[in-house]
Amino acid sequence: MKRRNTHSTAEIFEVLKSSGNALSHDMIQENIGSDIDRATIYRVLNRFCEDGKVHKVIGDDGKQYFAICHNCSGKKQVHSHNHIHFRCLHCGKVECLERDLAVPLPEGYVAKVHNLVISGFCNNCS
Amino acid sequence: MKRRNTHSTAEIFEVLKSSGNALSHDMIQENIGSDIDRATIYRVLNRFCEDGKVHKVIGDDGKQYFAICHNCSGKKQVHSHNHIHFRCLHCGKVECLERDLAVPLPEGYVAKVHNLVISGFCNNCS
DNA sequence: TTTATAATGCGACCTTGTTGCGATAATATT
DNA sequence: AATATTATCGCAACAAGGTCGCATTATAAA
Repeated sequence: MKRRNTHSTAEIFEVLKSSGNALSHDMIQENIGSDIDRATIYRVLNRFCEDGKVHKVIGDDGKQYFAICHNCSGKKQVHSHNHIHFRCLHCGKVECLERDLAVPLPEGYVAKVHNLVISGFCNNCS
Repeated sequence: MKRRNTHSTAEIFEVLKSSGNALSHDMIQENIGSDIDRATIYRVLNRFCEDGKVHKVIGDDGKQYFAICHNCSGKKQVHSHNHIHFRCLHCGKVECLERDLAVPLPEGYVAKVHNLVISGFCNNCS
């Protein structure tokens, strides 16, 4: 399963990169010049996740957001991105707060995935 | 909009209470004796949330979980339950970890909703 | 007991995300 | 450069989770 460089792949990655935030599928589709199928976008994003180029968060709106975070690059297959995400209820922006959070769990508990989202109003919208 | 005591209301609250955990719609439907419509269950749960009897978390599976937590009772209209939730990837249990978490946000950011979920394996399943 | 109106059940609907499959195109091979 | 291989794409269909409109039922007050 060797990956191929395709038009879609490059363009989606570019959108994520230049945005700097976590984007949902529809945000990506808006910010993209060409017309890429919804299924393709999801497949590309999931491939990025598998390759550790991107990580995924589920917002409190139930949607998937994908981001290239600084911690991602270099660390392959780290599914546990234990930093907080902030989603603005006004402008919709979802960003990674670069602050790792050590959460102490009770005895016998093993953490695999961190999904930490705080919503509210960002500095531009408050 | 005065609330009424109905069969569904009582039964759903009882299920939540005796479970002690956060339950999704389908978990509630399973644990309930009588047959209550899906839409009704959601409506009851959302009413509970409005009344501050229950709080809602979105899991990293994208599903809504509802729980009566100890912090809830008494504090009406507290939408910001800033404690962590743990979802077991094996048994599916979702529980409130009774440990409030103070998350420092950057300047100008205002938190409204905390949706903090860690998944992994609980003490019974690890 | 009658009345006003919350709450219910049913069905239809929406959104988000996934999957199967034939067509297309990126890479490897000759 | 031409061909073969197969990853990726686009389309359509599907599935799950959740919401909404509306006629009906049932709670609680008069």
